[in-house]
Amino acid sequence: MTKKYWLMKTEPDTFSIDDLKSRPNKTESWDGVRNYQARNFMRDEMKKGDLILIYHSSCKIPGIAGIAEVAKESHPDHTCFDKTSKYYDPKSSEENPRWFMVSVKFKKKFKNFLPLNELKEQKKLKDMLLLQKGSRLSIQPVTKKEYDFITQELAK
DNA sequence: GCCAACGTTGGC
DNA sequence: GCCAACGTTGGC
Repeated sequence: MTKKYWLMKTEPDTFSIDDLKSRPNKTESWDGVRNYQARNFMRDEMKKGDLILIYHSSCKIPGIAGIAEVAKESHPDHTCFDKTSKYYDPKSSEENPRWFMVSVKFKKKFKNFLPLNELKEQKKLKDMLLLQKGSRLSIQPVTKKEYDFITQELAK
């Protein structure tokens, strides 16, 4: 089974890579995703051990902060059943959940954070989904080439 | 806070 | 199935 590579966005004011690191077992359920494409990646394609770039969005300096891995494969996102949750979805039920999530485990925080504006300068990353105009998808596939370049040449 | 780009909803 | 209206994302 070949390992796949992903990028997951998070707003550091809400949940940062440091928050992930300080969780019990350094693991967190990636709940609250309410986009079908992103859901399908989690439900159908993300496998245990796949590697994830953790991206900080909607903050002063957006960019890639470090690495996590898939710790638990697809299971229903319970927040869609919870009427008190802001992620509650009336069209979901326990019998027929609409939303799924994976759990991710902290692996590494880069010593040097990789800001978006520096990623944009990299010719080798010009095709990266993250850097395409209008790209808003919160969970994206990353190629092995991109992943290796980012983790081995840009980050330490 | 602005706004472009994208996704979803719902009337027809 | 089309598409206008609306809501959200996310960089700047």
